[in-house]
Amino acid sequence: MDQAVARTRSDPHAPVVAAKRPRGRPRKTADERDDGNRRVELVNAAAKLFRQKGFDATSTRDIAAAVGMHSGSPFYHFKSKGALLYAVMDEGMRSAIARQSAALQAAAVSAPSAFPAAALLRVLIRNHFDVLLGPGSDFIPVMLYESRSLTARQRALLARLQGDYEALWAPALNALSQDGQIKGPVKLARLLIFGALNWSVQWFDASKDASLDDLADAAMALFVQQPSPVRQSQA
Amino acid sequence: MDQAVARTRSDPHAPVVAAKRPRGRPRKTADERDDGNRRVELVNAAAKLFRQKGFDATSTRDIAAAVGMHSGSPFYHFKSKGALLYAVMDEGMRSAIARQSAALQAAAVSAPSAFPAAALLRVLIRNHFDVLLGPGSDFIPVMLYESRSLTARQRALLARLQGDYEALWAPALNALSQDGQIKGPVKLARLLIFGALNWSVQWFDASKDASLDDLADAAMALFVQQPSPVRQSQA
DNA sequence: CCTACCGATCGGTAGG
DNA sequence: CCTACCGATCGGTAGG
Repeated sequence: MDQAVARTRSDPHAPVVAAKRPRGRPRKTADERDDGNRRVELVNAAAKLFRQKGFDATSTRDIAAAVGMHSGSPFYHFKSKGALLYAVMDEGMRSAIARQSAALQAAAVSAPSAFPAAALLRVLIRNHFDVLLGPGSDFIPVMLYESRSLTARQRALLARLQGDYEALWAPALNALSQDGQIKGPVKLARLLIFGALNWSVQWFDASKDASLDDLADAAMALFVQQPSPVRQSQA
Repeated sequence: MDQAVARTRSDPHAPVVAAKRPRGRPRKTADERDDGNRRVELVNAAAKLFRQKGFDATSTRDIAAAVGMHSGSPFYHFKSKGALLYAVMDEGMRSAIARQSAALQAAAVSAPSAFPAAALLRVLIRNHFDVLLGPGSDFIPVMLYESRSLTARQRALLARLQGDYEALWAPALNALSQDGQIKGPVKLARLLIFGALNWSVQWFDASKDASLDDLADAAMALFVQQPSPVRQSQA
């Protein structure tokens, strides 16, 4: 495949062995090959398998096979199985943050006044379900359910991204809390709400009746109380 | 497998009966064989370790060491590591059901009229947090987060217990839904609420400020709307 | 329940 | 990225 194309590329550091193109390729060289693609393929395959079977139950051989490599080859791209796990989670978090940021920005730009806090929260929740349950959504579930296998440093790095993600929710949640539309301590409310959403990974069945929009509606109805018109004018 | 069940009840199919304590039963005087105790110790140790490190990352040697046995000995009591996992979950579910049933019964008997649906739900939620986060609460978290490692049959057996557990919640949830105190489709509301509660396993820190009562209060505030006095009299 | 042990698998590496 | 391989570990078993 494109592997063959890559092989034809001349490498300045290549040994002068001449001969033909045997199995022994030149060692890792200047990084200008299609390295990135194979790497991405590995991360995608790992995400899928980690989600399906769990980190511990997935062997590096499984991952290699999923992308058509042999057993030792993933270690050419990642120095350890744990590095692969981290890559999955890091990719998942960055993607989720980018997605939510874009959605919020679009809402704020298009019609700021038409987006009160409840509408913003609905956007966040709807996108969150998409990130969790939509097509190609293996990264965040892995992140949520396999973090036990991370090192302390990896966990700390990801905690920062998680903080960034949560920060996107703060304005909407705080506003709704102050309006009395979300009851109880905001901090606990946030944790409970995230739990309710994240748990959907365990039970949601795309082939069933409920759509992601239905889920978002149900969540909004459950967590956010309609503003009482009386009190609203009073404030 | 169902061997675990068979042991706890008297089951005509119990395969273990025929193979009575066979081989070199040594040292201790014949009275010392508190078979049941060692079994229970194993299940407890397994629950703790499965929760801490996960099922796959826990070796049967870890479990044996935790109760002072040697590596092969757990297999005298359980025919496989998977049977041990099932025993943990089965024990956890039966205990949780018994606990909730007793609490509900006590409430209904002591002062039925003082326990409207909201008060019942509060009891259920409070006990649920206790089962999840209280002292000795390793069984249900294992059940919630390690069910991927079960066989299909084990999963089916546990699903029945889970159904029994959920059934305890139905009266309260349905009543509140009909009263308009819980919004949205009941079925989705139930799943979201369970998720919110179950997720607490991931973040709750007993050494922190919030108590289990605080959690229960926060959950009630978030999910259950106060009945509007106006509408109440109208109905 | 211990002793002794086995086959399978796994993460990872050397070297081309 | 493949070939060939290794040390460690694991679930499980035979037999007393």
